[in-house]
Amino acid sequence: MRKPPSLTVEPENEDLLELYERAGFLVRRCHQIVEAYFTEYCNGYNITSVQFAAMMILLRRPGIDQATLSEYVAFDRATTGDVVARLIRKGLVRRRTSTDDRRKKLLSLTAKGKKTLGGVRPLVEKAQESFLEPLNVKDRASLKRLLLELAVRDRQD
Amino acid sequence: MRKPPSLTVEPENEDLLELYERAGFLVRRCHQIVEAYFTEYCNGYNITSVQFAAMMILLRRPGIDQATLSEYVAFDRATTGDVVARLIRKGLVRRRTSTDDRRKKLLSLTAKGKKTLGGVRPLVEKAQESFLEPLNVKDRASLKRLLLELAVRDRQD
DNA sequence: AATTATTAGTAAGTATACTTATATTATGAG
DNA sequence: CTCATAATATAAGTATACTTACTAATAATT
Repeated sequence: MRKPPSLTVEPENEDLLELYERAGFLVRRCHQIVEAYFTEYCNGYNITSVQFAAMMILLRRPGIDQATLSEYVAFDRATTGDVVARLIRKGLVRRRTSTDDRRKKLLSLTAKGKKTLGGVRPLVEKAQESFLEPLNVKDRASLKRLLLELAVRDRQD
Repeated sequence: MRKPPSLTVEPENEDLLELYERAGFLVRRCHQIVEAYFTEYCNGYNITSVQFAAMMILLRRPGIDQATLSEYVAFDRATTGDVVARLIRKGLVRRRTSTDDRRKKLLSLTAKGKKTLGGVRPLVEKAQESFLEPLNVKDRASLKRLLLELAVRDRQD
C-alpha cells in the first residue's frame, strides 16, 4: 500500500464535493493515507499497522486472551484470530491454552516480538508525523481530540 | 459490520493511551465506526460505502473509464475492477469497451443503479449524522476541514 | 444433577485494498 | 513503419474486517 492514488479536488470537480466532503469518505481516505505511510516507514519489518496495534496491547497486557485483545484493539474475534495466527507464524507472539478456562487462549509477545516492536515504534512515530504534517500543531491536537471523541463511544445496539 | 467492538478508554487503561491516542489508530477506529453506521442504515439495499462512492462518481461523470474512476474515488485499479464487477453483477452499472481506445472500459449507471442510488442517499446522510452525533456543530465543521486538509495531498513519491 | 444459556475460538464466505505480474492496446522515437 | 515505451485492465496473492454458523467449555437455572 505504498502509493495510494491521490485525490484531486480541483475547481473542475466542484460537483463531486458532495461525495468528497462526506465525513465517511474523508475518514476512509485518511485511513488509506496513514496506512500508506505506515507501510512506507515500516517497510523491512514485515509488520502491518493492525499487527503493530495488537503487539502494543500485548506489551502492556501480557497473558490476556484473544477476546480481551479483540476489545482492546477494537476488532472482532474472527479478525483477531487471523491476525494472531500471522503473528504466531512469524514467531512474534506465543499462544497457550488457559488452565483456568480451557476455552481461552492466552497470548504474549516472544523475545523476537519485543525486539521487533522496539525497532518498529520509532518508525511508527515518524509515519504518524508524516501523516499529520499538513496540519499545524494546534490543528493536530484538535484533530486528535475530535477523533477521540468519535472513537470512544459505546455502541451496544 | 453492524456491531464493531466498543473501545473502552477507562482509567485503568491509561497505559494504553500511547496506542489509543495515535492518529493512525483513531482514524482506523473512526473508519470502522462510520462503516458500521453505513451498513446499519443502508441495510436492505445490499450496497457498501465503497460501491456507493463509485456510484456517486458515475452519477456525475457518466461514461468515464475505470482508471479515471479509480482516481476519483481514490482506490487502486485492481480494487476498482473488483468493485465494478460486483456492481455489474448486481445490475447497477454497465460497462462497455471504448471505441476510441479499446483498452478502456467505459462505465455508467443503469436505470436500476440510479434508482438504488436515489434510495440510498438519504440513508447515507443519516449514517453520517449518527457518526458525527457526539460532536457539536462547530466541531463537526472543524473535523471535516482538518480531514479534508489531510486527504487532499499529492503523494507522488 | 440435568438442562439451558453464554462465552471463546474457529471455519467458511464476502468485500475491501493493496502488491506484482501479464496480456492487450496505443503512442512516440528513430 | 518498426520497435521500445506506456497505459488499461485483469489475474493471482496477501491481509484486513466483517458475517453467520459451529464446536467446545463454562456458567446459570431449574
